[in-house]
Amino acid sequence: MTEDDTAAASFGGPATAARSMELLWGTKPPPSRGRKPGMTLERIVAAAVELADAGGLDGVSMRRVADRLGIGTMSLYRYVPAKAELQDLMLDAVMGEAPAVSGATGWRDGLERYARASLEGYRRHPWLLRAVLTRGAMGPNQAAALDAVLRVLEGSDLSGGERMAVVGLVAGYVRGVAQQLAGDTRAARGSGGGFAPLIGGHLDPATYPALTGVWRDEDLERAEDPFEFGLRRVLDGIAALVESRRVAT
Amino acid sequence: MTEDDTAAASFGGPATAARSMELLWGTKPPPSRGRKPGMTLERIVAAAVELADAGGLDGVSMRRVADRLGIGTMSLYRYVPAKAELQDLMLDAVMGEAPAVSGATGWRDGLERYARASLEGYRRHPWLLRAVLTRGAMGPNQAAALDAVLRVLEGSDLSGGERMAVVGLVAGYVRGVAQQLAGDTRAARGSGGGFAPLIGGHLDPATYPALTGVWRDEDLERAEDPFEFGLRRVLDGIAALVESRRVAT
DNA sequence: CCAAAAGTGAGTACAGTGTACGCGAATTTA
DNA sequence: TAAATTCGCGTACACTGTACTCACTTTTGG
Repeated sequence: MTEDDTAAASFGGPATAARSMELLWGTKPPPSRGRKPGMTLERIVAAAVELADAGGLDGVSMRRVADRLGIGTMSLYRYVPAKAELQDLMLDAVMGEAPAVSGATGWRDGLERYARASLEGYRRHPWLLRAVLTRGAMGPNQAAALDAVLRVLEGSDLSGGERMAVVGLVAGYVRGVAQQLAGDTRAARGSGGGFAPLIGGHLDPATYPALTGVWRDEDLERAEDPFEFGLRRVLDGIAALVESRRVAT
Repeated sequence: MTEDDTAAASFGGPATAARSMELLWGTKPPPSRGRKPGMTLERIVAAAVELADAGGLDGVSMRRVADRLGIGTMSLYRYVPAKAELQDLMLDAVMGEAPAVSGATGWRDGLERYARASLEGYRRHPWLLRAVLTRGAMGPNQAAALDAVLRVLEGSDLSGGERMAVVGLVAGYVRGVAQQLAGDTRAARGSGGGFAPLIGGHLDPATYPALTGVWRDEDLERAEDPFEFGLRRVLDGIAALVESRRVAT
């Protein structure tokens, strides 16, 4: 499930993602008749987030969320149609906790702030890496963050599509770095913090000359934070684009 | 599990990832005594990959893999210590199927080939997006691919760490785009193929001015493939670095 | 005030998961 | 031929997500 139903119901089915959007955006008027709800969606989502922060995404089960709230497991389904939708809500919830790009002085500064704030978010909630991956619904908080970043680009003469691509580029870069950092549980023999996913005594210099060479190098210098280094590279590329558009106008 | 045990056994425990490395690299000599194995690791991994290609990562269960091979479920555990390790093997297996950067004429051309080949791989095996995420062990095929890309950078005067960062940057970019493409099950009202994760009638122009503005724009132009656009941006950034290093020598 | 209706909370049940344990069968060595 | 060792796998268990059902509250219409 989770990815299959978006793929299977590819042509107009109820497609769980649609229900996610209703939950994320729609505030359907509360019914006038009947018993009052004893729980709120917000509390459920908050509990799930806490659980995920503590024990990873796999630590979040419907039973555990319900137990933590002191209610029956099936009561959760009064507020959330399924677990996948709960994950969407969790994602949007943590998106709303970062101020991100508040007082940026220009597009470059703004993108830098955005990138660093995103990385910090991934560090605080490592499960975001997996949650972002599996589903693709955008909530109001995520939309607000995206809107803020786009506003930062308003000074430039980029087109709409170009701005979107630029933001996607930076966001993708940060996610990549965050994943590498998450994979590094101080990789192998405490060497490079940059890439290094667990290489022990393996790796023959004869068959992997370039790779082993890099390994030796990296031990020697360790000059700069790989995140900032790559970020500068990305922003340089964007700067080249911005420049070209400014001249071409 | 899956992510927790790498985090929990943070200090020198047996840490399932270590066993993955043994499976990926070590070809421990076959025992001379005892019954002959009726199955091979390769066949198991191949079956799991086929299953994942057909039904997504969630379609891969130990029982289903065993059924497809016509053996008992628990027999799998004679070859693979746990499902997580099987995923590592699946990942490395598909890494070995792409020629990737064969006859590149320079670092830029090489990185372009690498990026396009990677994107194609993600398209062929969408489950890679989730598999890459969860675990972090590098097998011989993945090492070979990485080595090939690094070799492409040998013409430049970049340091080892810089080369690693460059490769990580490109790889991260491609993964980001691949994820967006996967999220687009022809997102919402068939508009922009670039970002667009299901925005229906929501999204008030007053509260999200920049975002809604971009939406309108993107419908008008649709000039270029977002992947190639972003890729050029990334490579431009790298080019700037390469240039600076070449001059500084 | 009193049904009727609507909506809530949760217990039970089921199909499915990963895998620990242990036992019989097959194979090689002494 | 007997001992040693390995393989194949049946059984069992804890756990998952969630469909169904029923009793209980609360509000509304008469």
